[in-house]
Amino acid sequence: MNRKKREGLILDAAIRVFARQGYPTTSVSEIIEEASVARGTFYLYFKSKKDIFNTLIDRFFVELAQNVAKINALNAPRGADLSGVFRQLASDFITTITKNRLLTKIMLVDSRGLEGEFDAKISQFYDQLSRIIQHNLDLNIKAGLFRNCDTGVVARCMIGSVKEMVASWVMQESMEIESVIQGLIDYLLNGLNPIVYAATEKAVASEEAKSLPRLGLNFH
Amino acid sequence: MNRKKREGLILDAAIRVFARQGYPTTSVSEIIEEASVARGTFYLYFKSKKDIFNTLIDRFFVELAQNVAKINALNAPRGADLSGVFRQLASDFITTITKNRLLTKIMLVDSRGLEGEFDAKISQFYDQLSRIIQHNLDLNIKAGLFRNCDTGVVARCMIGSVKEMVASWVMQESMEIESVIQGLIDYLLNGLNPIVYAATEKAVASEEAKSLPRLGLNFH
Amino acid sequence: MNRKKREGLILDAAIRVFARQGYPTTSVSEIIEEASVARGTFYLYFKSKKDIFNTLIDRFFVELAQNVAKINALNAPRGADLSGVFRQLASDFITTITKNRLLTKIMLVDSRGLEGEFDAKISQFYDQLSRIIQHNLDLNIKAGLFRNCDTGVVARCMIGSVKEMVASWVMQESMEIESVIQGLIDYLLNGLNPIVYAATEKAVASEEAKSLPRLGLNFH
Amino acid sequence: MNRKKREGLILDAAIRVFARQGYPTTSVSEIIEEASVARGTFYLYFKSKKDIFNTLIDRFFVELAQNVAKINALNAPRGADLSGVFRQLASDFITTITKNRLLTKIMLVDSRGLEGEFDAKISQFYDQLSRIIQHNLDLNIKAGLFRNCDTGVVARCMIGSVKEMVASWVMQESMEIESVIQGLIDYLLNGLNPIVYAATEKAVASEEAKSLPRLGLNFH
DNA sequence: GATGAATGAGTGTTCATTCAT
DNA sequence: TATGAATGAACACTCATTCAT
Repeated sequence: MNRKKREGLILDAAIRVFARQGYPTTSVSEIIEEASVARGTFYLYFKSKKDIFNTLIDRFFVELAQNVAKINALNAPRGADLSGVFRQLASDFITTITKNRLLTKIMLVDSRGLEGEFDAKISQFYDQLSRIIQHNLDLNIKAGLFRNCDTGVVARCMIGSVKEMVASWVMQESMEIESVIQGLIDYLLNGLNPIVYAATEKAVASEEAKSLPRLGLNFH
Repeated sequence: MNRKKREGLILDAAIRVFARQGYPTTSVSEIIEEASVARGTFYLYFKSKKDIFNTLIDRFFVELAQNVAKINALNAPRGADLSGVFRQLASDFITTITKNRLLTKIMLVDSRGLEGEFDAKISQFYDQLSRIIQHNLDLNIKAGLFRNCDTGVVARCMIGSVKEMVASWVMQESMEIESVIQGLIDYLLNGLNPIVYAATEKAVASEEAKSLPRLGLNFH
Repeated sequence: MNRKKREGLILDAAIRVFARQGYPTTSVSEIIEEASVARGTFYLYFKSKKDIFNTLIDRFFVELAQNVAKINALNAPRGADLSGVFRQLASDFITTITKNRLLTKIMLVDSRGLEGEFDAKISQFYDQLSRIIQHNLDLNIKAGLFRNCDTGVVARCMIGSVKEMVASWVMQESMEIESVIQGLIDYLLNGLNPIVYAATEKAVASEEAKSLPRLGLNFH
Repeated sequence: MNRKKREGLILDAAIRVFARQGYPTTSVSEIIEEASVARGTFYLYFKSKKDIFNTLIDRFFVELAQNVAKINALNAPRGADLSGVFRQLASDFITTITKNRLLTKIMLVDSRGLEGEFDAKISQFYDQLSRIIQHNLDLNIKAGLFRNCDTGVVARCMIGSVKEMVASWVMQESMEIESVIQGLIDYLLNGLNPIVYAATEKAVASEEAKSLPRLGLNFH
């Protein structure tokens, strides 16, 4: 078995154990047992328990970073119909976290209150994500696609909402994720207040609502 | 120094250390050093490390429970102008978490991935909170105050949004909390989509927006 | 409440707890709770946990010493019929340990393996007892009442036998102690081998056996 | 150094310390210091302080069990001359406890008043031993080899006598054990009372006594 | 490269004893 | 005298990490 393969084997075992028990209550013993490697072997590939957890975080962020990059890409085509792009975005995002369900759980559940080292890394990620979203919101507001709002706050709220929903999903396997995402996006866009449309627009809007594609977004 | 006072002293010290480092990485040694009491003294007041953390959680929940109770009370006066009540609600909530800034941080940051015991307690709290909010949303939708939406999802989103904002606030002391709350409420109610009002209503609405009181809500 | 009375109260409480749990696993907390006195009060009367246990041992030995003294007194009337004296001796002994059942249990059960301090005291007591018994055996052998034997060994055996029986009795309340003592004394005197009497003596002996008084001894 | 060897090294160290101080007052620190191994090493071989003590007890019982098994085997050849068997029995027993002098001390000295777990094990052993001896006595009485007696009591007395002698021996190294055993067996069989033999038998008996082999028994 | 026995600093907790009130 | 809050040394046990094989 070559080096890379064995490292992946240990990493996967670590993911399983961390997801099961959380970082602080997971011991190196449990990881090496799950991975069926010797104690010393573990330290051949990772220089500490912290190290393997950091590697995990990095892996997850590399995956997510691609989704984030796509959000960023939204800046470009202003005035255009963004609905397809958004739909793809959500779809990619779900694919990413579905593929990394256990990692996702670890990130959301163990993401804080660990040693400061991890905290910083994770905070940094969310800050970056927040800034990207905020920038996007600003652009879209300027373009008249979104109404004016405190984009700093809204970006954080969106992250919070998504986190909470993903956390629910990740804890209870049975959740019907697609419909939830749909509800979530509807809410993010429209809020709670009843929308008062001008007579003609109203009909169009309700029509549009019905044809709203799975995982898609309803943009005017 | 009397019994109650010293217990409070140790509790406060524990809050500081837990807020700084999180539950799992905090040792009893650090708490007693922060509190300047002897090892034995700690165990005179709390029967274990778990116990003092549970005491912390309970304290926080007792405070929060009052705010939650008020949310519940909103059911009663349907059709009435709720804006004053909401304003008070937010104000009380801010007062509570401001008074308990470190505790709040602990709850948000250490809330998951601890020993199952705590997890259960905290999950239970959020579930209860979620159900109350959802029930409220349902009532208000029936009353025509809110538009129809997936209230299960929206309740979780609201909690997620609030959590995220509070987390931001709690991590960086400098945040201007009241304006943030204002932005948050505006977003929760109105979402991102630009609202298209009928000609006459539009003027009224923008007028209203200007006079929107601090921490108040904009109800039609 | 006067000094002596309170001391007795604490001592009695200690006896109960020690008998229940043994010396090493009994904490001062348990004693003061049983005695319903404050922590400080305990140390007003006894300077340590060791001290109260030593006091207990001493008390027990003072009581037993009287029985031992009586054994010693047996030296005097040589040639005389000792059966009445022996009977009284056994009776007194039983009375003593019955009155001090809990203390007896402590002495037999906790008697060894404690801190060396106690060990020495208890060993000393048994050594003394052993020497007294041995001396008596020697005298009685010289007087022709007992057959010749290794009195050092026999003295120890007698102590061992009595200990074992008392231990049985003290652990299980239900034992029929008097018949047991009878069996014990019969064995101590006659051993296992079938006794081959001269024809005439045989009849006498079996006659005697039948009339053997409760707790009494069968001496020729 | 291989695994088994080091385990034995720690066990031996533990035996020395337990024999010196008794179980409750012996700390793991003392054992590891005596064994010159690190704290963690101890727990590599034994999962707790209780565990190593239990291992000790079990080891001792396995050795003793063989002796006990031989007692049991005595049932078979009834009516036969048992003296050789008994002699071997005593010899084996002495060999066993001589080889395990410190263990023997621990068993006799720490045998009661420990945590219930050990108590149960040890009580069970003595109960079993007692039952075996009693059963043997009953058989031998039926066979006319022993005189009639309260075998329940006598079995316990024999155990008590042996315990006491072994305790004496184990505490003071200088004891001449073989002659002691001889005296003990003589006493167990013949008691204190002078045996009155018929004229002819008397001579035979005294003759036999002279030729009594070391550790042997005098059977008719 | 792979192993797993060995390590020891660290943990949470107990409890005999002291001492200010 | 009587109290009980305070103490801190000691305990049994864990576990991330090292290193000789």
